[in-house]
Amino acid sequence: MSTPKLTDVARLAGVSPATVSRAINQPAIVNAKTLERIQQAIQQIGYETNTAGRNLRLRRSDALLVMISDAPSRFFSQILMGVEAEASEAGYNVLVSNTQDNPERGRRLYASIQQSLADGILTFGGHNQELGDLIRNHPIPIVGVNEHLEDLPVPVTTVNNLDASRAIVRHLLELGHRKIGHVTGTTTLSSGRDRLEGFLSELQQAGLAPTWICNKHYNVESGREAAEEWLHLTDRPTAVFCSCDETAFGFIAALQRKGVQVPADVSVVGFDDIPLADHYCPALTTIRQPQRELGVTAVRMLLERIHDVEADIPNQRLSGELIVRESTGPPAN
Amino acid sequence: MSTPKLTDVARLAGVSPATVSRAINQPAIVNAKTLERIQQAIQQIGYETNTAGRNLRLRRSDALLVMISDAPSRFFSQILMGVEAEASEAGYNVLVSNTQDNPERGRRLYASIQQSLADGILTFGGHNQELGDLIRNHPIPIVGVNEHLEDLPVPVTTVNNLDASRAIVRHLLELGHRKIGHVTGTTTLSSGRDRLEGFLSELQQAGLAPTWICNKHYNVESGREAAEEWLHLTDRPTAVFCSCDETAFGFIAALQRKGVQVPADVSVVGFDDIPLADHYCPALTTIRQPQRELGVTAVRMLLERIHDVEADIPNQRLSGELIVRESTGPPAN
DNA sequence: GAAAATATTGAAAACGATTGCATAATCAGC
DNA sequence: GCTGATTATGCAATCGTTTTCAATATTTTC
Repeated sequence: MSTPKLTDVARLAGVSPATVSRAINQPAIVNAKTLERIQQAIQQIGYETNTAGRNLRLRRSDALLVMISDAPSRFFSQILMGVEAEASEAGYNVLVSNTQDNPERGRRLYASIQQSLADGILTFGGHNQELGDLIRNHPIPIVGVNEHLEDLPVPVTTVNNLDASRAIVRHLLELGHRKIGHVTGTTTLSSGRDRLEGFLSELQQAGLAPTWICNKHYNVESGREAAEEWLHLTDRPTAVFCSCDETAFGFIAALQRKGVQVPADVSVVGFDDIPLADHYCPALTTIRQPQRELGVTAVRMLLERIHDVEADIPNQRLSGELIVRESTGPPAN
Repeated sequence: MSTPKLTDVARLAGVSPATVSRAINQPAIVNAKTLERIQQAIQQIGYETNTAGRNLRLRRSDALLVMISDAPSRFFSQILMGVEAEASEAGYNVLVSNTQDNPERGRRLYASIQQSLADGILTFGGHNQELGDLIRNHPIPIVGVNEHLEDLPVPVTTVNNLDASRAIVRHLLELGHRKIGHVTGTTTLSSGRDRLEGFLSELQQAGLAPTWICNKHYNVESGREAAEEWLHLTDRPTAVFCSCDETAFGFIAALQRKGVQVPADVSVVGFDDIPLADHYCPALTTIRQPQRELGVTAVRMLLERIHDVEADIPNQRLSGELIVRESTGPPAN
């Protein structure tokens, strides 16, 4: 005997399948007596509703699709855990798809929704052209995480990169630094631009100009490359804001290898607060991102949109927290 | 007009739905002439087969479930990318579920398969009791990644932890070390035990006893704690094998903070080769794990099992590679 | 040219649930 | 005890495919 189905429960309880279905989905409208009989029958044969059948009928999937276009390393896993937790809480499954290099990404996305493979989409990282065309033509439930999606009508959740960068600069100013540099993240991404902008605006407000801007990406190699440049500068900044922790580590390590001390010779700040930040030598001053919360928030926004495709869902900016550790100190002089 | 279905294609092409279905799934058995007509009709109205309907009928889902019981940070994302790539290549979707603390994990797992929510399961990390009972009773397609699942009849794919650990010890011996210590990983996991065993057996083969064994877990904090202990040892090992890169970083950083130099005062080896390993100061000597390949291999094994539940699938041991960098050197004297 | 074999197709029954509509049962009010 | 309003239930259609079985059309063989 294979897995029991609705009909089996119905037969056992002596009612119609329709009643069993109602007993499960809207217990209130079925007679208390029969309800009990049905529940016993369900217990007895160990019935569980078959999702495939239900989804076909209801034309939905109970699944959210997570699209990764980012390199997956950064916070991906931690945010994903937030996503998974919140989604499963709401009875949704999480599908993961990396379509980074896939030219027909948009088409496949749309198909996922059309075929009720997923009820909504969470897109991590940057945006690409096809996605834009897709969304403009079909109002599918979609929410962005970490990065703004240009002029697309897609709500996003991010950390407040602007404020966080300003806080970093303020911290460095308070320490007495006047010559401050910035190793940017990927500036084709909104986070990279926002961090840069926050950096510039806070400096400007203090009546200062940036001493050094080094255009890089979110990874360790960028830090090493930036260190090379820094070493060759004639007018070196006494403090450098690296756009992510990995970059900061790469930067610091490359400097240390040349005998430059952090923070004695130069102060360094990161961004993200990855687990290692607190256990580096020197421990890294950085911005703590609420990674798990980002995932949770994204799912909430998406569910809201699934529930009402026309709803006006505002962007959510979560705030980061400046964590001061050992990698920053007063300038040498 | 909503999304076109099989019937619409049939009507347009002037054939029965059955024929259209055959044209799609077994084009060989349908007349060339009608086949062409049907394909044109499909093109014309832009038909795509509805997965929900097909899956209900076929009782499968075209999805693999990835279970994470591990803390997700370690290699998770990179392996996941391998999984995703290989699965999507084979036309499968990837579902992610973190049931770490869920007591009814086993039940839910089984339900996933029963309801054809997933055709097979990939389980990352350790094993738990319910899973064992489940598998013994029902032959569901399941493959383990990274860790052996005790005496369960579940094929697993892992790196060859034993050989890798031996290689590390050999490297240290060749450098002239005789007093060697080990900071273990989580020894309730097979990887932790295997690394320890490899360490011990290679030392023994050289006629040596371990100078120090420090029982810890796979994380940064363990490294810091181990460093505390090391500092208080009367007879300090001149080389320490930390069971993962994070631990090694925590260890090194904590020592550096006390003025202990690596590798001048003590050599340190890690395991994993995370991206930062090459950009630390000192750059870390470690074992490179084929993370992506682990994911790919796991999927292949799982698909094989899905195809034939009774198939005898041997465990796959991928080999790690010793990467010698700056954190190891000859002993102080 | 007829019989037998083969190649194509269609009708209809699954797969497992949900739900609009209609009917039967219950109950309140007089 | 009768009418009308409620409350519970059942019937049957539907979601979109696939597949068995039977029927028809086309060849092949003698």
